[in-house]
Amino acid sequence: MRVTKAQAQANREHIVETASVLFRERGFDGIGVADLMAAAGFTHGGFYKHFGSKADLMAEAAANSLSQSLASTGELDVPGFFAMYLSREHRDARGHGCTMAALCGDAARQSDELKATFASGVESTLASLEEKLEPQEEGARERMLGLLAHAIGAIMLSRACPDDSPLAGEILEVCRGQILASLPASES
Amino acid sequence: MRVTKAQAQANREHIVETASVLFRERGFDGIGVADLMAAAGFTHGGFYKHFGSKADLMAEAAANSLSQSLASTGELDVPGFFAMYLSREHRDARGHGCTMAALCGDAARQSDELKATFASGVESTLASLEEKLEPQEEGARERMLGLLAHAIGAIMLSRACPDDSPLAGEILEVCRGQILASLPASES
DNA sequence: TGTACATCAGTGAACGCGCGTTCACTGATGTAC
DNA sequence: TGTACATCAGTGAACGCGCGTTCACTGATGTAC
Repeated sequence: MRVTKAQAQANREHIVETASVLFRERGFDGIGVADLMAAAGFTHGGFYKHFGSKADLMAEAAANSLSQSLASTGELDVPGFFAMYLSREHRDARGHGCTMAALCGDAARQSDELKATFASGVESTLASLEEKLEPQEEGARERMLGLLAHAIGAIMLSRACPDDSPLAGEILEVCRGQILASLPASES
Repeated sequence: MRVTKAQAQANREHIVETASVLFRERGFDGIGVADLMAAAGFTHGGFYKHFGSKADLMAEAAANSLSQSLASTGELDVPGFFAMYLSREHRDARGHGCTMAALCGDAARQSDELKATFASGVESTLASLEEKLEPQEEGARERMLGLLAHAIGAIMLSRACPDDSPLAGEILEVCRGQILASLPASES
C-alpha cells in the first residue's frame, strides 16, 4: 500500500502533531509507540519508516510544540500572554498548552540533546516576550525570565494539586495577580 | 528467614527512604520495584509484605520526603531558605532535594490521592515559610506562595536545560537575585 | 525457664502483559525506457 | 503516452525484555503451655 510522497510527508507531520499532544498530556513514558500510531490512524509497524527511534520522535515533537505555541500567542501583549498562561483553561489543556510546563519535569531526565531542544524553546519564548515589550527596557530579558519561571512554576504546582481543590485555584490566582501587578496594565 | 518486628519496621523505613531518593532522581516510572528493593538491599519478592502496591509506596515516599526536607530547613530564615533552594548544589542534588521540584511534573499525572499528598506538602511548606517571617505581615501567605512558585519554576527550568549550559546557570542566578531582592537582607 | 508450634519477613522462580523494535510481506507509486 | 520494473509507506505477526505482581518455600521469631 504505497502512498504518494506528499501523502507520506503529511502522514509524518500528522504523527508528530499527534505525538506532541499525547506527550504533553501523558508524559514521554505515558504513551507507547503503538498507541501513538493508532491515535494518528496507523499501525505501529510503519513507525520506523519515519523515525529512527521513539527518542527521535520525542525530540521532534517537543521542538514542534515549542515553536507552535509561540506562534499561536503572536498577537498577545505581555500582560495578555501571562493572563492567558495563568488561566484555568490553559492549566486544564495540558495537551494543547505550553510544552515547557507540560514536559519540563520529564525533560530533566532525558538526554542532553532533548534538553538542548528544550533550552532553545526557552530562548525563543524569552526573545518573543522581549519583542512584545514596546519601549525596549534595560534588563528586559531578566525580567521576562523571572516572570516565565514564576508562571511555569505556578501552572505546574497547580496541576500537581487535586483537580478542583482550593489550593490548585489559589496558586493560579495568586500568581496571576502578582505577575499582572508587576506589569503595566494591558490596553485590551 | 524471619526477622525481629523491630528489624522489619526498620527495613520498611529504609525501603521508603531509598524509594524517596530514587523517585526524586528518576521519576515514579524511572525506577522499578525490583531495582528499588535491590538498592535497599533486599530481593523484590518481599515488597508486598510491606506495601500493597507500587502506587502505595509512591504516596508514602512522597509524603516522607515532603515532610523531611521541611524539617531539614528549620533553622534557615526566609532569604536563607531561598538562597539555598536556588543554589547549584540544590539543583544538582535531585535525589536529596525538594520533592515538589523533583516530582511535580510526575505528580500531575497521578491519582488524586497522590496529588492530595502533594498539596499537603505545599501547604506545610507555606506554613513553615510564613512562620519564618518574624513580624507577621498582611498577605504573607500570598507572598510566600508566589516566591515558592517562582523558585520551583526556576529550578525545574534549569534542570531541563543541558547540564552546565549557560541558560541553566542564568535561570538560577537571575531568579535567585530577583527573589532575594524582594526580601529583607538576611542577617547571617 | 523450657518446649512445641504458629507466624510471617524475606527469598527467588514464575506469571501475564505491554513495551520498543524488527521483519517478511503487500501493493500503489515512482521511474526508466 | 504506454509498458515493465524498482521502490518504499504502511501492515501485522513476532522478537526479547523489563515491568508489577503472585506464590510456594524457608527458617528465625513470637507465642502458648
